[in-house]
Amino acid sequence: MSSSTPPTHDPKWRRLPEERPRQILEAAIAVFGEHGIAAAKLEEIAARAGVSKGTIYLYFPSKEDLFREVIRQVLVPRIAQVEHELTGGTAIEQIERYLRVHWHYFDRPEAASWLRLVLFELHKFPDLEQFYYDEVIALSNRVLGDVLRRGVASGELRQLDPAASVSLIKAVLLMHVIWMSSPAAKASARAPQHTIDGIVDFVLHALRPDAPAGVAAPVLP
Amino acid sequence: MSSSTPPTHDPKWRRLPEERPRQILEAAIAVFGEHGIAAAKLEEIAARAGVSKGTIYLYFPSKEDLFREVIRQVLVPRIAQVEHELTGGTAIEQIERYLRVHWHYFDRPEAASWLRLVLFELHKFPDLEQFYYDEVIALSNRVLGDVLRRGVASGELRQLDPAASVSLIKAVLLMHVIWMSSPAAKASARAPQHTIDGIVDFVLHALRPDAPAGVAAPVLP
DNA sequence: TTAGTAAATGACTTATCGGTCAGTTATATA
DNA sequence: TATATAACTGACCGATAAGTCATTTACTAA
Repeated sequence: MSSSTPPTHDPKWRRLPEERPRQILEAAIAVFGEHGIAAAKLEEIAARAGVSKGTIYLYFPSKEDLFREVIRQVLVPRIAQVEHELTGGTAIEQIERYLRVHWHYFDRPEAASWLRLVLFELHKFPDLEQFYYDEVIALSNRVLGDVLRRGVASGELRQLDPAASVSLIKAVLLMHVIWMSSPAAKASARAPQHTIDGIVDFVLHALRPDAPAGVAAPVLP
Repeated sequence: MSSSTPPTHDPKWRRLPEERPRQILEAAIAVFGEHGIAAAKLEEIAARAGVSKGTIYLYFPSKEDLFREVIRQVLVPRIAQVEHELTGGTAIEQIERYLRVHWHYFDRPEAASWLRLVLFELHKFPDLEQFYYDEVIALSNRVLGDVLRRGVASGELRQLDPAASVSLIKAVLLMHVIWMSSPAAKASARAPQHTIDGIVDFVLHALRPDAPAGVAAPVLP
């Protein structure tokens, strides 16, 4: 047509070697979350990242390695960050805050999907599971365990095994996250707000001292 | 060699139309349990059942229907049976028995694998999930819910929402079954016996009445 | 302007697996 | 023993998706 057309061609694609890994990882966390490891398609990840399938292989050797990097570079930091939103207050207050902060964090469907995936599909990759355990679970357990130890020492909580209690508390919380995230559960469900209130009530009752006649622990309103 | 060989040929296979469905279902529950729905291979199910892949299709229209029948004919009766091992005693005793009986039931790796599968993969088959909910979960919830209602009425337990408490109790139990069944967890694990003792202690503390004389305000919906 | 090359593409290869069916074998019955 | 047929087999088909690579395109620097 007109010879005034500038020499620029609207390139079909651009060279962005610095940004590709991040773009791919971001797309991958979404797709893995939605479909799980096995059912996630590289074509879909590529499409969402705005690249072709071949490009993924320029940066990640295989689907499994891509998954590894998603955990390492995206998931671990994201979860570790949540663990640090809790400081200050009595042990009871911190436990309640722990429950509510995590409940709120897992309220996003994406987070719940990943929890599902970690709990139920990760065991097929034992080394990854170990890595995840060391980096995420152990940290998280330490944080909550310390709170419990302090509470026991101060008499705010009854005499209990902190490590075991961490598991018990998390079990209640995480299982309800799973249940609330399933559409079927939502049919028969009460409101999420009501659910977390019930969890907090249940857990705190389980942890408080027996309060036999003598020293009735002051129950705050 | 010898011409005394009887005319019988050691048939390569036998006609057993009455037994095939059971054989196939038994093989299927094992393979589905080990690999999940998607990763279970019909060839493997066929091999374990001692038949060829084609034979499966003489009795079941598709892999998904086979899975349905496994739930219907194998899993539901097996679980329903467990629910009935608990009768008699105080509410507290029944709850403790409920926890220990189920803990023992899920001690077999096969049972834990199926729990995983139900929690993680069943949501991809909404009608199946509904079916499972109606046949298994609802029954189980009713049984335990009745125990709680009785306990509340008699004052053995504190004022609580029975339906919500059923979820809370099951959450603790089931999540620990999952965790105990994962090899990674076993590394850092205490003994199963110790774990179930901790669960019982935790749950019973959460359910017992507040000791202090004053009227601790129960939260009722 | 023009090689030179790094980045990116997408058609292709390969493997897997659910599902089909023409052919084979066992067994009942005549 | 001969015939009919129900039960069963396993080679095959088609769809899907991970992974490869010859080719194309964007960019750089001489």
